[in-house]
Amino acid sequence: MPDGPVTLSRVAREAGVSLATASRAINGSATRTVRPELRERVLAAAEALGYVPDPSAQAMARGRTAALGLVVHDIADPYFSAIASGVSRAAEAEGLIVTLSSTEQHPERELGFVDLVRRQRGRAVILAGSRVVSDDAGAGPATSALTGGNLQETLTAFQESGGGVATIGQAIGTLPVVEIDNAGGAAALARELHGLGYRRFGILSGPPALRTASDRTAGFRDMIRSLGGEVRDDDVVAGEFTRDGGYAAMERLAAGAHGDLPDLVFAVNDVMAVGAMAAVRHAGMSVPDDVAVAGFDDIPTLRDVTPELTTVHIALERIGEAATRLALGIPTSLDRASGDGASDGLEATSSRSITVHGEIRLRASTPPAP
Amino acid sequence: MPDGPVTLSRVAREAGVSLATASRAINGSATRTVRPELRERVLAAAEALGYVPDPSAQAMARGRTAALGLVVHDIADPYFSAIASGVSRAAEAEGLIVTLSSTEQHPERELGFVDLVRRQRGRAVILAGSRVVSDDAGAGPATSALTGGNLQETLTAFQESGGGVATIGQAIGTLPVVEIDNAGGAAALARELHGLGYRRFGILSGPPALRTASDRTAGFRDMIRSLGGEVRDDDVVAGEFTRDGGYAAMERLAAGAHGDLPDLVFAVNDVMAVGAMAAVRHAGMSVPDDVAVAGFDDIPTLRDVTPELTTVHIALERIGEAATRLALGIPTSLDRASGDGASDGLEATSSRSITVHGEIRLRASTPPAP
DNA sequence: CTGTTAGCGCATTCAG
DNA sequence: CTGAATGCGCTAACAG
Repeated sequence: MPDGPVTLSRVAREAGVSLATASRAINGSATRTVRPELRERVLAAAEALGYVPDPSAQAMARGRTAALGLVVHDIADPYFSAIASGVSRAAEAEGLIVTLSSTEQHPERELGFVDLVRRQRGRAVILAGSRVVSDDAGAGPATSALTGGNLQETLTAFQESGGGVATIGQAIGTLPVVEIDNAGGAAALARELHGLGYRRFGILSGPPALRTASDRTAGFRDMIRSLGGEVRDDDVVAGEFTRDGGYAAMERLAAGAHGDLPDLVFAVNDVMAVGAMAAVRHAGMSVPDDVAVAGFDDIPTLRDVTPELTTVHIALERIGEAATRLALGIPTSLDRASGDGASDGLEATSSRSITVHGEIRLRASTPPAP
Repeated sequence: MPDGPVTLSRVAREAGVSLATASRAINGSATRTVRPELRERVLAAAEALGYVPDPSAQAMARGRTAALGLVVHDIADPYFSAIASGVSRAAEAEGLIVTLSSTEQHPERELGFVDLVRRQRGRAVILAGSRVVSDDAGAGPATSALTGGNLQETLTAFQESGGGVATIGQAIGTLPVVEIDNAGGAAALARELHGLGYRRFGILSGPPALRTASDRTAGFRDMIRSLGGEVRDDDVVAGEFTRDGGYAAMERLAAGAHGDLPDLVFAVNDVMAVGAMAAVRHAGMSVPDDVAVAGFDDIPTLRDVTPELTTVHIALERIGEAATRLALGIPTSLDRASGDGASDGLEATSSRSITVHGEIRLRASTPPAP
C-alpha cells in the first residue's frame, strides 16, 4: 500500500476527477457546486483512502485558520477555568479549536499570544480578566518592539485584518466586550446586606489599579453609605485579586481593627473572600459569628466552602459562550433573553457589547444580623 | 507605506539578499550558515519591517507545527485545570502553543482531537484523565470510520509520524505515561488512618470501569483488611468521578447503612470527597463527628473546604510539566530528583514512564479516632 | 458544471 | 557561503 499522507490530489486521482472538483466536493465551496454523482465518487474515494485535510495547507490557501485564541490570567483559577469551559464548548460547536494562553501576570505574554493568533490568522481571540484601571490598554511606553506595539493596537490590527475580538470583564477601547455589571451587582448586594441588619462594613478591595475591583468597591461602599451604613476608610484594604491576596488583606484588616471588626466584610471577588474566610478561621474566629463575609462571582467551587458564601452570582460559563459568539459575530439570541426576563443575566446593550447582571445569593456566611 | 503582510521575500528584497539567505539568517538553519554581515542586514530589515513568520507557512514548509495538544475531561475541574496550568507553563517554556480540548465525557471528541493534532502535525499530545479499566484503549468495535480508528491506533500513528505522546494517570499500551501510584497511595493512606484508630471504613469507589478508581479502591481496602480493619461490601459504593457523583454515592451509602455509618469514608478522589462532605452536611450530620472523610489528589481548591480534608497529595502542576517534557522527549532531571529523595514525588521508572508517589496529608476531616 | 493554472509563505534541495 | 528553483497541500480565480 502506498504510504505517506493521503492528499487531496490522490483522492482526486482515485475518483477520476480534477483536484479542484475534489476540493469542491469535499468542503462544498460556497460559490461552486458539484454534480451529485461526482460528489459521491469523491466522497467515497476520500472515505476509502482515509483522507483528512491538512489544516496548515488549508490555512495557507485560504489565509485563515480555524483557531480561536483564549487568554486567561491563570487557568488554575476557578473563575477562569469556568469561563474557559464555556469558551471551549462554544468554540467546539463552531468547529474551532481553542488555543490557550495562561499568562500568569505576564502582560507581555498576553500581547505575544494575541500577536501569534494574528500571525496565524486565527478566527478570533478572547481576553478574559480585567485590565488596568486606566481603560486605555494603549497607554504607557510602548512595549517590546519585538512584539510591535501595545495590546490595543495589536487587537485592532487583528480585527481589521478580519479577526474577531471579544474581551470579558472590561472593555478595551471600543472592542466588543462582555461586561459585568460590577458596580450594580455590588450595590445590590450592599442593599440586601444592609437590609439584613448589618451596619458596619469592611471591604477587601483588590488591586486599586484593577477596574473590576474598584468598580465593585465603589458600588458597594456608595450604596452602604447612602443607606446610612458605615464603611470606615480604615476598613477598606487592598490586596491581590487572589485567594492569598484575600487572606493577607483580611489579616491586615483585622490587625488594623485591633479587635474591633466590622460586622461584615465584602471581598470584591470570591477567591479573595474564600481566602479571607481562611484567615478568619486561622485567627481562631468564626464566620459568621465573629464577622460575616460576602464575595462576588459565585465560582463553581464555592459550593464546597463552609459556611456557604453569600455572593453575587455571575453565569461564568455562559459568559464564556457569549464572548465566543460575540467574537465570532454570531448573533446571540439575546433579544429573546431580555424579552423573557433575561433569566441568565445576559443583556445585549449593543451588537458589540453584552452586559451581564449578577444575581444576589444570600447564604450562610451572612445570616440576618443579630 | 506598502501594506499587507510582511513576507520573508520582502525582507529579503529590502536587505538585498535572496529569499533563501533571509530564511537562513532568520531561523538559523542547522546545516547552512550565513556570513555575519549579511545576517545583520537581514535581521535589521526584518526588525524594521516588523516581519513575523507565518506559522502556517512554516508548518507547511517543514511539515511540523509548534502546537501541543492537551486533552482533559473537564477544564473546569480543579484537578484538570491544575494539570493544564503545569502543561501550559512547560509548553510556553518550549515555545509551543497549547491547544486545548475539554472533552466532557465524549470519547469520540478525544479521538477527533488527537487526530486533529496529528493532521496538523503538532509536536505532541498529552492526554490527562484515566481511561477505562481494560487498559486496552483499542478494544471494542471500531469507532467512527470518519475518524479512522480507535484511540490507541491514532496515538501510535501520530507517534510513528514523529509526534510526541504522553498520558497522565494511566498507560495506554506502551505509550509514555506519567503514572500515579494509586494503589500505593491509597494503601499508605489506609495505614495511617487505621493507625489513627479508625476501624470500619466505607469507600466511595468511583466508576468501576475507571482504572484509577479501582486501583485506589483496591489499594485502600486491601490494606485495611490486612491490618484487621473492616470494609463491608455494602459500604463500598460506586459513583461518578465528580463532585455530584460523590454526593450521590454518599447519600446511597448512608441510606444503605440505615444510620449505622462507617467510622470513616474514603472517596477515591477529592472532588468526590468534597461532594460527600456536602451530603453529610445536608443530612444534618457532621464531618468528622458523625463520620470522617478522606480523599485523594489534594486539588488546590481543597484548602478552602472545611473541615480541611485529609488526602493523598499529588503534585498536579508538576505532573503537567513532567508530562509535557516526557511527550517532548526532554530529559527530565529526575535522576537528581530521586537522588535527593524525590522530594516532589516524581520518579523516573524508565525513559518513557514516570511514576508519581503521593504524600499523605492528615488533616481535620480525620482526627484521631475516639 | 468541471478542469487548468496559479499562487499562499516558507524551507530546502540543487547549482554556482 | 549564496542564489535560483521546487514543492508542501490546498483553494480560488480563470478558462473551457
